[in-house]
Amino acid sequence: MPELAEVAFACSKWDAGLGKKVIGVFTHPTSRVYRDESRDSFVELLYKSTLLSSHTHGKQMLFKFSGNIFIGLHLGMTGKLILGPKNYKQQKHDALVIIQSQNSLVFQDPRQFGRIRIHKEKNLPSWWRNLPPSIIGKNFSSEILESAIYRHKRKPIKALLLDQRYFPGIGNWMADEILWRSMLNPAKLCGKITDSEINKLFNEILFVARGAMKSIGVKGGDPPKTWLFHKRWNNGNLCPKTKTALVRETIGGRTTCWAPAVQS
DNA sequence: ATACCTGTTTCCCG
DNA sequence: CCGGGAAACAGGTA
Repeated sequence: MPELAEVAFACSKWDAGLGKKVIGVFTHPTSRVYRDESRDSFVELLYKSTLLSSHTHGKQMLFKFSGNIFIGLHLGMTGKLILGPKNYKQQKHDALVIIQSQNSLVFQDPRQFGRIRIHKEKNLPSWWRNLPPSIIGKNFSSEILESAIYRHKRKPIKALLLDQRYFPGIGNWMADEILWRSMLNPAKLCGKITDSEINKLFNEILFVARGAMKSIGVKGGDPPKTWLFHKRWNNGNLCPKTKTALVRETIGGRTTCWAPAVQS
């Protein structure tokens, strides 16, 4: 599930725990989401602390607890945040369960591609401080897109859009949505992209990112019904705008859905 | 059974 | 050193 707006919506699921004290912590004994951390530090640091605020940046989440404690969380491919009851019953793939008097805050991740970190210090952790400009923030600019394109002339544009150093939050379906709206062939090498195409691409990045936040980010669920999103998951569908054939093939290492008749 | 998967990191090559 | 691509990570689902 988790790209920009889905991450924002997932993050909001723990909102019920804001201002509430932690009365119990469970950490999965083997899950790979703890590859950077000791499980014990989660129990030691979180117990009796209070969840103060939550934030997202692209696909990254930050939860701030009392006592200068920060949790960083990434959902990977199959991670989920769940709001459970106070007597929530542990599931097989629960990586972290934070129990509060009214609710349980659950991070579940069967494939364990997600990641969780913890940090106790006055200032924000460096893994949060050093994130690139958000694609829905003031500091994102066409210069960022342009310089990325100039730097990676031999890379397909689809692969570039997935690079979180430049476009934090864009994932596989958003990249396809953006390229479809930009009428660009996903396999086109960055070196072949013209200035006017860059301009169009920049505007469509903003359109898709903001449109996703307005729909999915707020309500959960799916983006507007006119989007490519709804046609991309299986073979044989038609382009929502032109009714030409959609194809699905691997480009930039990922399954890509596009309309060859209108994307060049 | 077999293939596929909304993500990232690591390793290898040029 | 850098850029680019494939493999690996692991389990659920069709």
